[in-house]
Amino acid sequence: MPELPEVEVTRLSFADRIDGAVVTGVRVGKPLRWPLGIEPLQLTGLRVGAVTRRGKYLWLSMRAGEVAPNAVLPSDGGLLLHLGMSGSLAFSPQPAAPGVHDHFDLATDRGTLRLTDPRRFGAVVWSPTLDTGMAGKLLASLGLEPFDAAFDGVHLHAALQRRRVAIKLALLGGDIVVGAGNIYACEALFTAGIDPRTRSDRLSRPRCQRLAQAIRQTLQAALDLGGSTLRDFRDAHGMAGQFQLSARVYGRAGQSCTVCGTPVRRIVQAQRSTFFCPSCQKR
DNA sequence: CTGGGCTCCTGTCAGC
DNA sequence: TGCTGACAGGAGCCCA
Repeated sequence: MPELPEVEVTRLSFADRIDGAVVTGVRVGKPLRWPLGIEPLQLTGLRVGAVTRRGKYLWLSMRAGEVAPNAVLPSDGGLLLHLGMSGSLAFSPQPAAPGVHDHFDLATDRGTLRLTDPRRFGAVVWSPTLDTGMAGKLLASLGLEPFDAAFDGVHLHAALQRRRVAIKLALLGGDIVVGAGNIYACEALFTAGIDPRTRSDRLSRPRCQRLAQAIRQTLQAALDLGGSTLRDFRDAHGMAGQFQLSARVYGRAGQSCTVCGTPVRRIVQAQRSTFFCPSCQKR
């Protein structure tokens, strides 16, 4: 499910409401991708601060301090969350009884943040800071944020020159630019008119300029539509996204290209589906 | 160092 | 209706 737009839409849907809340309890379900990295009881009494995003990760900063000076607390830190393929977060004042796919509850005095994740590729991990511990390790190799001013055609071109994988895979890797997963990589390459099989080091500077622009444009359009809901994505209010309705190639194999009418093709790259228009997108 | 392939896990859907 | 295989929004890890 969740690429940058879904993660950001999720963040915006609960960040304000949880900011300042005090943790009253934690429930863990089945194991997620990595262990929590802290005794759940130790989170009780911490105060939740800002919720930020890096790539497809969310960071819930948490502070000890004035709230429960006598409790057994770790030093300040936070929870790094990842939604994996099938995860979603809900924040509700009166949560229902946990279902079979609800694997993490952070109960606070303002409501409960719940991770639902059938496939359990998601993660919730304690880390002292974003730069150290498990978070530091996981975020270390991430590329630029697509909306960072430093991410432009020049930067993209330089980075792609150092690689020789297919451009689609270079985008999915996340070490050049973060946030575009399978849907948005396909859509951005369509918008930029680039064949997803093109070797990354064969793209000219102007085409990289167009691609950088297309990535931002695609992600922004998805943000504006609340992300994509193919099956189970919901924001923390339970709202579905709408971008999938305006996808031009993703999931449209065999259907006519909206620009030229040529049937959209599906191929497999690195065991993942790629959709593209063989006429509009060139090597 | 780079690139390719495998893996984690569960649910859904198409085809027989 | 029931079974089987393909496929699904991610990304770390191992190997050549």
